[in-house]
Amino acid sequence: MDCQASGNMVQGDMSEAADLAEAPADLEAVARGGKAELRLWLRLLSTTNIISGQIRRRLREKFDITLPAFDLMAQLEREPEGLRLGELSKRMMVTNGNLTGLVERLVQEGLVLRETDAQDRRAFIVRLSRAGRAKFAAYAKENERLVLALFEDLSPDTIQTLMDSLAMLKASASRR
Amino acid sequence: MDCQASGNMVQGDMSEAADLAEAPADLEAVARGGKAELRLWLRLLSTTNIISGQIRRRLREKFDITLPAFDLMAQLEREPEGLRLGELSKRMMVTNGNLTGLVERLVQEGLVLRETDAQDRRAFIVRLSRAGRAKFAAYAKENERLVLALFEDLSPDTIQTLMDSLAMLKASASRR
DNA sequence: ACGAATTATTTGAAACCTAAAATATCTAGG
DNA sequence: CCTAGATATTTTAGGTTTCAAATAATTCGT
Repeated sequence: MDCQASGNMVQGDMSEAADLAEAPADLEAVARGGKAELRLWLRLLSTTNIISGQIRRRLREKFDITLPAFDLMAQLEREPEGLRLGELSKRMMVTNGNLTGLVERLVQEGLVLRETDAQDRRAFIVRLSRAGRAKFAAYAKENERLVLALFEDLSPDTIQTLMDSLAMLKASASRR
Repeated sequence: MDCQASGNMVQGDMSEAADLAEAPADLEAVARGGKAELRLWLRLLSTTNIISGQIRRRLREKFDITLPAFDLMAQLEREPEGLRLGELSKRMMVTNGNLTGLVERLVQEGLVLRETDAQDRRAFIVRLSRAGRAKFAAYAKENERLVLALFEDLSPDTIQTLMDSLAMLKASASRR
């Protein structure tokens, strides 16, 4: 019963970690000697967290925007007509109540519009404002630049392999 | 400037999503037509989130334990002598201040011990209590069962491929 | 139409997270 | 010794997250 650890970490500060080469010191180390699936899961998790941490940090430094806000705008960007909150929460894979505050903040900043649905008075439609659309373009450009940089060492072949294998894994995990 | 979205989602409620087959409705859909790296990143992210969401949910249902708490215990389990908070935060890849409350809760529950370091009065050493060690064994067993189930459809070959490709990606992303 | 389920969203409690500032302690240089 | 800087942790402020319960509006069976 060695080799465990599961989930939910996000890139930390790491600002003054001069001795990282000496001590790997990340979650993955916990999996030494474990079952292959466990080790793979830990590697998947730490890889994802390193990447999302870098993106989060740099988007914040450059634009002072949070990742959830960026994700929300990314969803709205491709739906000019707007989306209902429920649909948005499904797409973002977060719970419904979660969006209330996030949308509220973005409305305050003038980046998204929130209007009642004429057909269904329970529902709200949120969509990008003109300003939101303009800002998002800048965010997205930087995001793309970052992702390309982080993935730079991967050959097209490796990328394709990862796409395929992850599709399998995703299907496997979704089935249960 | 299509195809964007970046990061930080976690498996949502999804409890009453009967129509998921009809509408894929997840972040990945945003990437249609984008650069391969962007699409891969979204797939990586959604796959990780689906898996960690399932593990989180089931650990909570079965043991009422959170993922961060489980991770913390997993780190301590392999360090019988205990760890300093700073070392723990490095390994868990979370910021330092983050652990204060988490450790506090686990101490309250009697699962971990927190004692001052005799050599360095700034530091604290945390380690698993006897009860914590026992409980963690049960958590870990269930976690392993879950991961194996979620990864069930993956061939040993695919697992190895993923391990290798993710190692490359992790190295690439860590370098920047 | 009426009332019962259903659906859309909000609210509230508790936990988690970062980043930056504050506190306390240790270590070295002079 | 004593002060400057480094280190370990906590605190504070601002968000994010889940889950469960509450509110409000729609739909459907009868």
